[in-house]
Amino acid sequence: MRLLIIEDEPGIAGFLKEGLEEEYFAVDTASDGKSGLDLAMTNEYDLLIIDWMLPGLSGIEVCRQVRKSGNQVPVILLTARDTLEDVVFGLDNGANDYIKKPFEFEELLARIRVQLRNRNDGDDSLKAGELMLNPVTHQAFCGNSEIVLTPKEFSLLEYLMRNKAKVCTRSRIIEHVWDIHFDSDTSVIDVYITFLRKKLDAAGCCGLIQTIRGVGYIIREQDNQ
Amino acid sequence: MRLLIIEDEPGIAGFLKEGLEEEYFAVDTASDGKSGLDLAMTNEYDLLIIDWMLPGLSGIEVCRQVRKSGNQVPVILLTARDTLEDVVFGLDNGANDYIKKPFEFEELLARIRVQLRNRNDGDDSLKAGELMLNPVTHQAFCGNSEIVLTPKEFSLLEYLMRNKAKVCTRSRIIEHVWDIHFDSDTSVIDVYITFLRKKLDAAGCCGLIQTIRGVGYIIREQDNQ
DNA sequence: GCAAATTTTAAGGCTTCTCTCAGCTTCTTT
DNA sequence: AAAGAAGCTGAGAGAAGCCTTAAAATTTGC
Repeated sequence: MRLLIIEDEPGIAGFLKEGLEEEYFAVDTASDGKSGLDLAMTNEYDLLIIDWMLPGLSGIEVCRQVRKSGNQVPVILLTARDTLEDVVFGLDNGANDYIKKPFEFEELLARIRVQLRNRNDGDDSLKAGELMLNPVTHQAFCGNSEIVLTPKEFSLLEYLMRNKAKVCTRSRIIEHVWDIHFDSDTSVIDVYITFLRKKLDAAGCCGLIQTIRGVGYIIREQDNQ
Repeated sequence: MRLLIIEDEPGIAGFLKEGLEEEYFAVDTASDGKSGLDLAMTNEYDLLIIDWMLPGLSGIEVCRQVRKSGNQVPVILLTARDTLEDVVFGLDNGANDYIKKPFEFEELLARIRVQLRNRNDGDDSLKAGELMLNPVTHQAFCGNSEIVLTPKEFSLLEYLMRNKAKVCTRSRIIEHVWDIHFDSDTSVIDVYITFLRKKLDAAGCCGLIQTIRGVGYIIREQDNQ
């Protein structure tokens, strides 16, 4: 999952980046409104974390511009201001959530999870057939037996699961899971798909990841009932 | 927009109901967990507002049950508790947002608006008679049975479907689907039309692709009803 | 600092897809 | 009715894309 942090205080930005990367997010950062907006407009993120007070373009303005372009990416606003008008103003200008500094990292994480799960079922865990992923504990299960995955394997599977029933193109996968923004003729994806399939098959979740030739991969619930 | 408020304190419940009705919401109320859950399960709401502390079933428990049933309706949790664990616990158990008592009505309104605006169930699938094409998942269906198509087959069919009821000339097809911009006396199109017809027929979608001799092809809804 | 685990690269093999070609059928015109 | 034009279809060569494996590079943990 790929996040963008727009925050001018290097301390906070660094702290967030580090913490979120430990949680296996792919994190980009920007230190002012303009460059942040640029990044947000030219790349595809799964979530934006934007500080209200930014040099140049304000966080609200960034948020508004992003929305104006039709982009529905979830936005969490980070702020020291907490008067009623501020909260309402922020939410009405496109933010999905609002968190007041100083905040605890755990709470931010929980709120990020909420925003990311909205696309899916409404339960934190991701399910497809027998397979179940728990993004909080970074565990995968097939039925009751745990499947041990490496971090990259988990990230890839998580991305596929969060986009269950949608095609994940190779370029999106390489962007969201590997955070690579340029063309490259690597075959890491193939290799990791092989890894995953091997482990899933061994655990009993067969045929879950399907290839769409020339496009990418997709996870589809088996339609046998 | 139809809301359900589950709140045991009559004062707060009444205040909310009144205020929200002034905002043109249709509001139902329940004063305990069990009856609230009943209502939520048997009716279709656009949003639930649930107090954490309820007699009988707790708000969290109601929230969890609703989710367990597969219902993705947005939930805002109303609470006096505000320790870190509580927030995280609430969000992780299915709530979409969390608002601390005492709150200002304006803020609640703003948060409701956020939850309600997040829904774009854009079903952009293409249909013609029995045939249904989903460009997002790269799947084609005839009724309920899937038709497996190769990338080129899919592209061609997609192009025809997007121009449903319009004639697609050979030169346009070769431009849009094959990206060939010069005259060429290839017969790929014929071949692929054959492929498609074969697969569509096998699946039960007969006669959908019609030939316009000397011009091209067209997909027409069958006019038998 | 070393060993183990993880990630990445590279290459060969294999499957599947694409497109040409040639013969055939259908349609149109005279 | 015949001849030419346009479209249909099956087979097969070549190409593209994907899978797999092994080994190199990097990171992590002790």
